[in-house]
Amino acid sequence: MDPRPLRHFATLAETLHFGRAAERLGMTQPPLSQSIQALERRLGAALFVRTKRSVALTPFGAAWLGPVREALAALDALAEKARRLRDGDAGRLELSFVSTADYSILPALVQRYAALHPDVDLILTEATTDVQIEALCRGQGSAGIVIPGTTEALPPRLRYRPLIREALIAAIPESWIAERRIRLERGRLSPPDLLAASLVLFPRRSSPAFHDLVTGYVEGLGGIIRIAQEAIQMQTIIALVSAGMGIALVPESLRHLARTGVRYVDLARGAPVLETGLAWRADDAAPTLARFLAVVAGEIGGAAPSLA
Amino acid sequence: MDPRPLRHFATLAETLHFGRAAERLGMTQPPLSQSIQALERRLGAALFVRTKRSVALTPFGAAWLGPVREALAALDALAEKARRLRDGDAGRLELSFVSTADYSILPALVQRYAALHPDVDLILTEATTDVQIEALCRGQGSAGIVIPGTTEALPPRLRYRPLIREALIAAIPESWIAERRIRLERGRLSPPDLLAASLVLFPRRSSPAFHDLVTGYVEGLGGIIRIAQEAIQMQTIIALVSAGMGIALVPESLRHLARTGVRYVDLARGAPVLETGLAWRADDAAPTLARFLAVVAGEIGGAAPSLA
DNA sequence: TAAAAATACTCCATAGGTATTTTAT
DNA sequence: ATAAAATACCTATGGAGTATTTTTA
Repeated sequence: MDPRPLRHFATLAETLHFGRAAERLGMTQPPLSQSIQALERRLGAALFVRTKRSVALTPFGAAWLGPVREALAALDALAEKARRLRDGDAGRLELSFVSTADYSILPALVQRYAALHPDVDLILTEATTDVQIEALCRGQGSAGIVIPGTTEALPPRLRYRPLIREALIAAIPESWIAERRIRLERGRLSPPDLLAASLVLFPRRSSPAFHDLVTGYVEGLGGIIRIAQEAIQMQTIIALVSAGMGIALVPESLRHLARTGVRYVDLARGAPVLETGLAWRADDAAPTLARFLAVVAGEIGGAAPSLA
Repeated sequence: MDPRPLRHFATLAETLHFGRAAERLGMTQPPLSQSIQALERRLGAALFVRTKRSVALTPFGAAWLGPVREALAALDALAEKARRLRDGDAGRLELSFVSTADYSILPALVQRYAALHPDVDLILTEATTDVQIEALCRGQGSAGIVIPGTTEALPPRLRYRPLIREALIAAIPESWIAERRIRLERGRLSPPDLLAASLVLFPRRSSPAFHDLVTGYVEGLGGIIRIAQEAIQMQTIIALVSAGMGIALVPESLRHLARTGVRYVDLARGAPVLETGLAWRADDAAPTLARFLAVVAGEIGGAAPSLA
């Protein structure tokens, strides 16, 4: 169905005057008459009654006008929709992230992006680094906030950009302080106390870099790793600390996660630093991703506080 | 926005092969290539990536495909919609009716019409004859089930067709029988008892024909009209009878309206006959009306039981 | 008789066709 | 060497233009 006669019909239905309708359509009257006639012939029914110097819609024409207008509006909306999709103002962005990002970079990043692109469907999924890398390589998701390995490089399909570098602090059970199992030195955790404790931490396979950072630090102090319990989400790790199962070394932004029974303290010396960054497919041409990367780079949407 | 390139795009998105897409579109490959190129140029972004003997959608193309398909579907649906509107299989029919029709002709008529035309929006409104005639003459509504005047003719703008002729019966209060104010003769109401009672009936202005039929009958028996109460809906009239306010003469189909405290009895002699029929505008070209008239005429939808 | 729609024809823009080249495996 | 897309060029359909006639208030 050619939309031109439909536009002729819709316009004539508004003016009810061939001459003025033709003018509004940017054409002359005769072809408009012919177009309407041809349309009526195709439909097998009259759309207008021409009578006594006046033009009026038939009941049939009046009933058809609504659907015709809707179809034309849908057609016209396509150009604008394309513009928005092309410019990343509409579409879909699937962002995965490690649970630690919940307390540092994620909220501000999402807020900033969503404010600039309110019509983009932003899908947020929490996942461990290994799961995210795996998914991105399979072509799933748009980008992931990960803790990259220091030794193993990322797959070549992926690009990476650092977001934030944070010192680790210790999350220790309040009860241990009350029971004098831990004596803080000027509010800091001393190496002997750390080495005496067992640890709550991520399993190595889920986040090798984080795991290695923690164990490397403890071993560097001359200690032996004793794992009290593993868990793959920060909330769970802190919950286990509050239950007195062990000490956890966590990014300092975790201080935003207050919990009864847990005290956050600095490490006494040479706290290790954890890097969190964004990974995405090098060949991903999605405009929403490009705009997200622009937001991440702080190019738009104001300053990028606390980015590396 | 010309829908032809959009169809090219949608089809190519399915086949991901210029040659086969062109074949399915009933054209040759080169103009398809050009059409897609022109479309991409207009949009300012690539819809497909042509690489290594294969064609794939870009994220932009994939995101745009949905809206394009919807718009094309809306456009394609117009032809079928027009066909249905033209043939009266879709659209709107506004049918008004006097309250007595609720108990006789209306339910079967509506059921039969709706079964044949399930997609027509059927708007039912109860109204008195005078209100219906007035509305139809103003161009409102499609048709009305009315009780036509015997003396005054319908306005020339309207057409009329009889639907049903019914004898009147009497609706009398049960209490009057218990109190011996009424003695039935072989289950019928005798003239003296009728003349002794006051009546519950329609006001003359709402339904002159019905009013005149009742009063003419009573006066023909040598009685004087005493009006206990007027009401414009049959349900109300019967409710007033049940309250012992008077006798009402009603179409025999009202027996379908059983109500405690009300007894329906035949009239002893020469019961008057009430005609109910359908009125519509002679110049109304709505296809839904034409189909409704066909149903009324019993031409389609099986036999037309109890039509005049 | 004047205003508006219909008819008759003319023209040209462009969608699509054919022939051919380029490209990548 | 072959399959597939791009390029080059051509054709003709039909949408819109101009001129004119018909209709009716």
